[in-house]
Amino acid sequence: MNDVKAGPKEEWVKSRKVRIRDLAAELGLTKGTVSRALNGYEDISKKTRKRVMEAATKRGYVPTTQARRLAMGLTETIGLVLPPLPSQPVNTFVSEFINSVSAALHLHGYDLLVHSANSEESEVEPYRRLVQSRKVDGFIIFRTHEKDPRVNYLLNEGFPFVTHGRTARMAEHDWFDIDGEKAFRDATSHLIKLGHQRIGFVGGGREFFSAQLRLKGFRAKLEECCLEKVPSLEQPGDLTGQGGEIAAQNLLKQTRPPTAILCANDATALGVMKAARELGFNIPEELSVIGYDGIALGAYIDPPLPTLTFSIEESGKEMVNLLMRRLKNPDLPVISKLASAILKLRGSEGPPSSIQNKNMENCL
Amino acid sequence: MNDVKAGPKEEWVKSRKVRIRDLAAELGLTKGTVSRALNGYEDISKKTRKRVMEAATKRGYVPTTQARRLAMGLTETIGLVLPPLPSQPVNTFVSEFINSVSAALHLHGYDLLVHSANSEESEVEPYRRLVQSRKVDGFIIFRTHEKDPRVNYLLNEGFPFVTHGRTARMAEHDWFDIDGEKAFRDATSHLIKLGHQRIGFVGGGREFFSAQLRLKGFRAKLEECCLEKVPSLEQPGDLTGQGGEIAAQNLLKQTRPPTAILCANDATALGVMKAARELGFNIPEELSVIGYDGIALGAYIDPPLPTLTFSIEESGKEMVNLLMRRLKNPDLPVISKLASAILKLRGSEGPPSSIQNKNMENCL
DNA sequence: TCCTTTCTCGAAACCGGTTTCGAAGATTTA
DNA sequence: TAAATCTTCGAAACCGGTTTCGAGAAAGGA
Repeated sequence: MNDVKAGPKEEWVKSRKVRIRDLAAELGLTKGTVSRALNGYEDISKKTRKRVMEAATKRGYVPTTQARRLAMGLTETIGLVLPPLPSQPVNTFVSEFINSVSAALHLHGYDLLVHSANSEESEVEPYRRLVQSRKVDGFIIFRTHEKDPRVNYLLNEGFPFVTHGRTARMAEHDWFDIDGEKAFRDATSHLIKLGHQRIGFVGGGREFFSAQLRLKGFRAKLEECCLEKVPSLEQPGDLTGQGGEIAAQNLLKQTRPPTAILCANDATALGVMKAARELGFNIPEELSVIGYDGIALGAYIDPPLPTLTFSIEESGKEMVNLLMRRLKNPDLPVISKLASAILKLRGSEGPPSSIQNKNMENCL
Repeated sequence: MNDVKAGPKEEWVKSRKVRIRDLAAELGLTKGTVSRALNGYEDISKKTRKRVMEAATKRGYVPTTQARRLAMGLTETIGLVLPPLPSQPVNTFVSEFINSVSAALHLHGYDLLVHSANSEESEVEPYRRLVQSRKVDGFIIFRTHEKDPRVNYLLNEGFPFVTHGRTARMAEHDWFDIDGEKAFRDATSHLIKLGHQRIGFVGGGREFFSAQLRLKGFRAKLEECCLEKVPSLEQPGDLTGQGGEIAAQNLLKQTRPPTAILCANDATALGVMKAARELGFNIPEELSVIGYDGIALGAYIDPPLPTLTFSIEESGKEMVNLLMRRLKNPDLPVISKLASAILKLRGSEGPPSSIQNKNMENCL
C-alpha cells in the first residue's frame, strides 16, 4: 500500500522521503489524524498521539515545508534585496547584517530569501517580483534613500517591511536607525574639545538620508559652539575611498586647511587619510580623521582610524522584532527605534598642532 | 462567483491577489485550461491563449510560487549556510559572494535561502534541517575544511551541492576553488626574485584545506629554488589580525628575522604589519608583507598591502553553473574548476635591505 | 436502562497551482 | 454522407500538507 510508483521497495525506502500519508497508512490512521496528533490538537487521545509521534521519530518524518505553508497560507519567509554593492566594498556591514537578521528570523521560524538587485532594471523591480509571486511575507530594507522608491512601492501595496534608516515617509512605516546626528555631534564635540576649530566634513551623497543627518549633527554642534560655518569645509563625498581622496584634496589644498576631518563613513576616511599622506600631512599630528562604520580593519592601520561604531547584531535583531510585530498585527501603529553609535577612539586623534584655544569650555 | 469570503468587493479587488481560479471564472474557462494556456501547451487554440494572456496581464495575475512549486515537486531554491563569522570580520568576501551567487541563481529561476549557523549546535544541523524539510534543492558551501562534516553528511544523503574549496573527498563532489598553491608559488617566486632569501610564512589554521595548500605552494617554491626550509619561519595563524600579530612577533624576534612574510590572508597580513611597526621594522624597506584576499582596503593603507586576489563574481557564477548542471542530471560524473589568483602588487614590496643575492636566476 | 455529554477519529474540503485523460466539436478523408 | 482524425477544452487527480465537521463509541448522569 505504501508502494506508490517507485521501483523495488528496498530502494525507495532509503531514497524516497516519508510523507504524511505513508505514516498514516503505516499506523492505520488518516493523514488528518496524524497531522493533528503532531500539531498538538486536543482531540487526539494520548495513546494515539504517542503512537504517532514515536512512528514519526522512528521514520524520521518531517513535514514538507512547501506543502505546509501552502495549506496554511503563509510563506514564513522574509526578503532582503541587496542593493548594488560598491565596486570596492570595504565594510563588512552587509555580511554581518545578513547573518544577524537570518539568525533572528530563524528564532521565529522564518527563512531569509536574499535577492540581488540587477543594476539594469528599476530598483523596485525585485520587490515587485517577490511581492507578486508571493515568495515573501515582508521585507528588510537597508541603505535607504530620503525619497525611496522601494518604500513608496511597498507602502502603496500595503506590504509589510522595516527599514534600516529613515526616509521622508518615516512616519508611515516602521524603521530602525542609528542616531547618526547625535553620533556626529559627539564626534564634533570631541574634536572641539581637543582644540580643533577648523573641522572639515566629507559627506556621503545626497541620496542617502543617513548621510544628511550626519551632516546635520556636525553643523548643529559647530553652531552650538559658536564656530563659524565655513562652506568650503563641507565637501560632498560618495561613501567610497576615491570620493574621500578627492574631497580631501579639496580640503587640504585650501590656504587654511582644516586640522580635523569628519567622514561620513570609514571608506571615505581611508581615502582621506591616503590623500592627506600624499599631500604631506602627518596624521594625527597635523590632521585628525574620524570615520563611521567601525570597520575592524581600522584598528590595524597606522595610525589607527577612530570611528563611530554600532552593533550590527542589535540592528538585525531589532529590525526582525519590529517586522514580526508588524506581521502579527498589520494594523498596529507605526513604531521605530533609534540606537546610538559610540565613538571608538583608537588613540590616534590629537589636538591640532597649533592650539589657538579660545575659551570654549562653557560651550561644551 | 469571484467573491470568496472577503468583505465588500471594492476592497478585496485591490487587496486580494487574483488567483488562477478567478481568472478562469472570469474567462469562463477551467483553471486547467488557463494554466496550460499560460504555460505554452500546444493544445490551446491561439485565440484562447491570447484571451487568457491578455486577461492575465490586465488583472496582473502571477502564479503563486509556493503552489506551483508544490505541484511541480521542486523548490527552485538553493541553500547557503553562513559559517560562524569571525568576531572581527575583515574581508567583504561573504557579501560579494552572496551577491554573485544570488544573481547567478536568479538567471536560472532559482532563489537563494541564506541561513546562519548557530554556534551552539553541530555544523551540519542547519543542513540537516534544510534537507529534511525540503526547503532547498541543493547547497552552496564555502570555507571548506579538509575533513568537512557538511560534505560528509550531504554525500551520504546523496544531496546535491558544490563547494568553494577542496576537501579530502573532493573526488566525490563538484567543487570550485582558487589555486592557492600556485598563487603562493607565484608570490614566493616574486619575493625570491626581489632577492629575499629568508621568507616567513603565516598560515591559516589546520582545519582549512585552502590554508594548507597555500603553505604547500610556499614550500614547493622554496625547495624548487634550493632555499633552505627553516621550520621556525613557518608560523601557524588563524586568519585573524590578532593571529597575525602573534605570528609576526614570533618571526621578527628571532635572531635572524625574515625579510619578507607571506600571509594566508589579508587580515593576518594587517596584523603582521601592525606588529612589525610596533617592533620597529620599516615596511617595505626592512620587511615585505604579502597577503591574500584582495581586500579593497589594502590599497588605502600605508604602505599599500600587496595581495593575491581573484574574482569573487566569477567564483559565484561558476559554482552556480556547476550546481545547475548537477541538479539537471544528478548522475553526471563529478567535475571541478580551478581558477587562479593573481598577485596584485601595490608598489610596496621591495628588495631586502641587504641583498646577498646568490645567483638564483637559473632557478627562476 | 436510556439519554446526554465527552472523546476520538474518519471523511472531505481546502491551499493554488499542474498535468493527464478523454470527450465533445470541427475538420478532413473515404 | 459516414467515418476517421485533429483541435480544443473540461473534468478530475495530484502535489503534501491543514482544518472543519460530524459520526460513532465511550463515559457520565438521571
